[in-house]
Amino acid sequence: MGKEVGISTDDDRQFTPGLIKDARKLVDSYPRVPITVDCVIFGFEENDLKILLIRSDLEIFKGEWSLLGDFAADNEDLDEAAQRVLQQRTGMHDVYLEQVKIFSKPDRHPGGRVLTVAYCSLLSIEHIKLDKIENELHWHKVTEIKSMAFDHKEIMMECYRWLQKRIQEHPLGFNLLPKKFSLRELQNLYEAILNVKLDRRNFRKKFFSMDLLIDTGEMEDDVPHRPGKLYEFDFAKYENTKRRWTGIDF
Amino acid sequence: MGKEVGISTDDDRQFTPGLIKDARKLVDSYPRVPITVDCVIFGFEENDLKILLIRSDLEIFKGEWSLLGDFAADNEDLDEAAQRVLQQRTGMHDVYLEQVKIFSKPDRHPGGRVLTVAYCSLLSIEHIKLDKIENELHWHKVTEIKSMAFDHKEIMMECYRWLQKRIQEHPLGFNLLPKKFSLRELQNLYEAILNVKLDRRNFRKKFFSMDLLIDTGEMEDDVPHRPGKLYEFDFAKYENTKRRWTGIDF
DNA sequence: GCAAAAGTGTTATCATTACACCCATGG
DNA sequence: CCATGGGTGTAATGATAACACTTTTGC
Repeated sequence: MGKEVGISTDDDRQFTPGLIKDARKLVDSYPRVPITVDCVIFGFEENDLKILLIRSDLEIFKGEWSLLGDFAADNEDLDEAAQRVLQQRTGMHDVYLEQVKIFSKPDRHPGGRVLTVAYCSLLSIEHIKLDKIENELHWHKVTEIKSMAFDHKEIMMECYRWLQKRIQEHPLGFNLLPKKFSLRELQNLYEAILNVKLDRRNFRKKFFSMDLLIDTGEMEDDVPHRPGKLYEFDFAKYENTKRRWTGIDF
Repeated sequence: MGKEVGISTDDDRQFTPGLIKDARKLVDSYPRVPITVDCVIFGFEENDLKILLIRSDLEIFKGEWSLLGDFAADNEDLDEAAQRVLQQRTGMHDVYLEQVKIFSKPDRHPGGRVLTVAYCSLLSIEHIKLDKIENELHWHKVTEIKSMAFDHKEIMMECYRWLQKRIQEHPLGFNLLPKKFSLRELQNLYEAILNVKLDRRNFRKKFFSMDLLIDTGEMEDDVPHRPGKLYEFDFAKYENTKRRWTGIDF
């Protein structure tokens, strides 16, 4: 390879056979498309996984629910666009947010070709005041959503599957819970998201053996049974100890 | 929720307060950006993970290597655009291809804002005739690539990490090998991609216990040592038996 | 016959599963 | 005192990791 590099670089310097000088002109010749971001915002409340939706404001989707989205502004990074949408709708910033997938079917939008990038966000419902009650913004149980505007049902399902997988590999769940939570709440969260029943003792053993839960010394309050301890997740310790995994499994 | 739906739908039907009738007009008001696809095409040859690159044809990146990309044509689904790029450059179609991530930093392209969607592709090098030797199209060892045009190094590394993770969870590796392969080749592949040494006996045990390798009855040929058996991967059986995994691990 | 890699089993350790009783609280 | 869920341990099973010698081929 070294040899090829040498030769061709020397040749090119003399003749620059077909090199393009004006990058801007090149880019100007590309077709352009509108691009939006859509946020799938998950929350957890009363043992149900929920998602934040508004009514679509398109006549053609009248009555249908829609993800929170907006087009990307000029020169706006898409991650920032997604953060902006979240901020505008929920007042939250610095929220857990991750890019999931771009959806590009040419006919996915009735107004013409629009690409959209799906972002997944997790937030603790109780911390949020939905001060903007525009378009009936509110939480819906994931399991009860029947149809949505555009291809938003498909986008939501893709993000839901993404969440199911991610939560088993990374400590995302804590973003959905209050800062202090009981082990029962944590288990309910996993059971709701994964749609399985888990053994309570094994679940506790698993989490305690990770040694990433900090006992706050506080207890649950206002529960009609023996109160449980409240824990915090030790994000700092997790960052320092996360391990490299090599195991073939399929 | 049922109640709210009923009320607001009724109201809307009467007044349609702010509903947008002309979706096309709405979309026309969105800003538009050029969008490209870039293919990170992995191959495996002589125990090295390789990637297919060309010379950048931009003056500003003279001498630098570039991923294979092209802008998305009007009304072209991005998955199809990526397939098209692959087809045009390698002559292959129906190749393993998966969307990885969209890159959207406003300054990632010197000619102005261009978004790009990274696609990861895996193919068996020996099956390919690179009939188009334009722009010095050829294979490079992943470990030896120092710098690239645009943000392509970052894109490549993102796809490499993606591959390292995916190959442990899904039988992607077989796309990088010839149809018939020895267990040693398979292990070399895993070792090259994951950058680890694996125990030969445990590796064999693991794969045999999956019971997804078909003994072809054939043997290696032209090797300067005892020849190994050749196997095929049983894709059909895999599709029928892949299992649902529930294990919390982070 | 020598070099090089193929092929092959056992043991120890660790993680996962299944499972049942007493305890603390609110009502 | 009753209902509800909190809190706890053990035994069986299955997966993973470590480790060495014999066999087959080309040269």
